[in-house]
Amino acid sequence: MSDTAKSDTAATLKSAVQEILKAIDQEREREIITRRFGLFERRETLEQIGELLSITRERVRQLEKAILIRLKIAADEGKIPAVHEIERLIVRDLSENGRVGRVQDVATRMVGNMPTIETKARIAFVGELSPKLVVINENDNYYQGVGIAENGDEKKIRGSVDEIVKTIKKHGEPVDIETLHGMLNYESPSQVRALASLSKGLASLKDVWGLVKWPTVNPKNIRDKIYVILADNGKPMHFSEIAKFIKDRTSSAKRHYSGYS
DNA sequence: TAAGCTTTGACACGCCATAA
DNA sequence: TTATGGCGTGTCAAAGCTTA
Repeated sequence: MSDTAKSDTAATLKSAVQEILKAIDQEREREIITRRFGLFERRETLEQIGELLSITRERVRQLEKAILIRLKIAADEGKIPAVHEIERLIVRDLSENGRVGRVQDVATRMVGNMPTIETKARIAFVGELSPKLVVINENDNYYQGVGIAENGDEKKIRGSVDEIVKTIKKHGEPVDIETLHGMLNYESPSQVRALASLSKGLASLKDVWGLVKWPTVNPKNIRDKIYVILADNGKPMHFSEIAKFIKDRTSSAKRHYSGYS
């Protein structure tokens, strides 16, 4: 997708969300949805919105639930064309990229690098309303994601992600996506990649996947990075050797620069 | 008086700081 | 690293209030 097209998509997304909000009659209810999802500014808690509207957080929750049910029904009946317009864009993207994905990744593909928080919120919002989509809510273990509903609900997707994590753990070392696909039962490597990308417990380097705590796929310090570079050049070195290498170079540098002080 | 609106109180869960 | 407690947040069931 060209930069111009991506910029158009961002604008389309914004105006579609404005159209959807027009389907809500009461100003108070629009305020709740806008603020809860963070559609035009940062997300707010039930408590914060309740304070603003002078009602309890529980009442905000009840209203939010009721509004979403009404919007979902209206969208399902085809009364909110804007939902379907964005739904088509998201479904097309997911169909080409493993049928599920992190909202961050979907947004990046749709509107370009560094999508705004609002853009991601708008994608998740449409995902909530669309009968063809399912939203995976973020928590400790999973990133916020969106998937094609016919492939399974949120619970099933979380189960698939868990299965991939378990498989990698059992394997005991980083594994490339093709091999990982061969160890599992999914239609394509891209689907395995898409599911794996939802896990906060996994990381990848050049499409080799492993646990986030494994430095070979998630190098955190200079020692890890040197290891990865050497391994990449066919010169694997033990961590203890790298530590000695860094120590020697540091002492040598200190001796060298002490002459200038 | 029934239906819809709103509050209340209790509970669960996750996050974070702190101590051991 | 693990256990603990406080806090913020979301959820539920039940009850009170308002309105037509």
